[in-house]
Amino acid sequence: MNRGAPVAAKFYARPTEEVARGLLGRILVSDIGGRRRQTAGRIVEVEAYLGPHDPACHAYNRRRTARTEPLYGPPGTAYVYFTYGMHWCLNAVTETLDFPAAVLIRALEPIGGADTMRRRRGTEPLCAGPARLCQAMGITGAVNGVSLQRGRLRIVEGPAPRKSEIVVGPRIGITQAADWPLRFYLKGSPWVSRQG
DNA sequence: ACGCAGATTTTCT
DNA sequence: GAAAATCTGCGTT
Repeated sequence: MNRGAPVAAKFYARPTEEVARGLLGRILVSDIGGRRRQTAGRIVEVEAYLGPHDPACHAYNRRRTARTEPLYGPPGTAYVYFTYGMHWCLNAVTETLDFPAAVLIRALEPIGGADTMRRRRGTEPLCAGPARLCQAMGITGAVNGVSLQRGRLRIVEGPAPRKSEIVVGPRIGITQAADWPLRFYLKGSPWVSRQG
């Protein structure tokens, strides 16, 4: 495992649940705002959004609009959407070109640039929650649709957790398919958005 | 520790 | 016009 190297495009071109589990332990790096303001965090919590047949997915029933367009792009693309009038959330697009599925990044363990994160956030916690981590890392619609393999926003190799450390539960904050067990997080991590 | 309401705007009905 | 893959601050237990 080549630590610090970008996660290969091939990694994302797999079933979304596998990608979700596989992203745990890997590192999200942001150079948004300049390299001297680099921020980085280890992914500790994710959710899978399975595509056209997942009622909670933005592309349910193959809905294709300006907003959902990046979901139909190549695997390894960033899908950044705006919600509740003030929040950005980051996904990694999965599967194949034209299949609209993705993994929502929900929480990070900060491992670099915590000072920058604190300045952007203004309060704790820094990266426990999908909108919090976007604010901490400077992620907005400006990076919607970019590749996560290179450039200002990327996911690189990191220490993989053991399978026994991964907890599965229902996704948070949705009303459709609310009982589908598609949330994955690291057992006992103090950095997740919530336990249970 | 927990629960609730308000913020704020895009997106689709 | 309503809902939304959320967060915060303030209230009460």
